[in-house]
Amino acid sequence: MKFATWNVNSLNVRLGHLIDWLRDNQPEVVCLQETKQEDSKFPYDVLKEAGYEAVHIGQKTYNGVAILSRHPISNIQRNIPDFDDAQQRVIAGNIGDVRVVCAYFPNGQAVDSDKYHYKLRWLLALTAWLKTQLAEHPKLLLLGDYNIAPEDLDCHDPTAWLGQVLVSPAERQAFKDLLSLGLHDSFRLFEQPEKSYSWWDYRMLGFRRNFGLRIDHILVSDALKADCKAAYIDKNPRKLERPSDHTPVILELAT
DNA sequence: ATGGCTTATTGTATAAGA
Repeated sequence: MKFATWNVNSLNVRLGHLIDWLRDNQPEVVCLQETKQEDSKFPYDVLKEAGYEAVHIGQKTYNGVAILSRHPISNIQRNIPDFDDAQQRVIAGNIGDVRVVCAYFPNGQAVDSDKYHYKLRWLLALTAWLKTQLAEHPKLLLLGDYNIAPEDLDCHDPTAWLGQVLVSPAERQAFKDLLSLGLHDSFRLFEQPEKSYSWWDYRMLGFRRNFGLRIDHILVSDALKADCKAAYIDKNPRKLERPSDHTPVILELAT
């Protein structure tokens, strides 16, 4: 089974790219972030024609997450329980015997800003909730735009980025705290090309110069680790006209 | 150089992203 995550930076603008990508890659499950639309605008019908059912939670202008699946989605959870949040960043559901959690982590703007502290609070709430989710659903995947580059090798220029948001020590510690729940960075279970990234700035020819960060991830629980067959980043959609600044990250499971 | 692009908004500039 092929699972993917992709921050589309407006599903309205990127629907064509998404439909083409689904046709060419035939994933079973795709998690989307930054749909940037209310549920009434979500293209359920177009996705149905492409062979996918979908669950979504969105809002105008910002945020918004969705799970697309070729198989039925059940036990759907929208947002983190007991965490009061106007921003629509989390959706989860069961697909087969796998719990799929799709998340758009806060950006954090700048270290020590209000948004940064919101990001750290949000990370604490997510981690606490996932601990209970893992107890309930040992086979769990956490897919999304984490807005955290976990290690220096996930950053094109660690010196220039030193201490900045997305790589700051507190954010990286929060990522490690997620791993401590019994999760694994599926991308690093396999040999990877050097300088592998999932996001490149639109400015300064970021993609052409490979000035990127690896901030989109798929974490797998202990119970699924042995089923991981392959993990990779598909840079092709980033080469299209009017691309998202993120590109899809994929995990293949044996089951 | 706190910029460079891109997106959405009851817009004609601003906010936010990363």
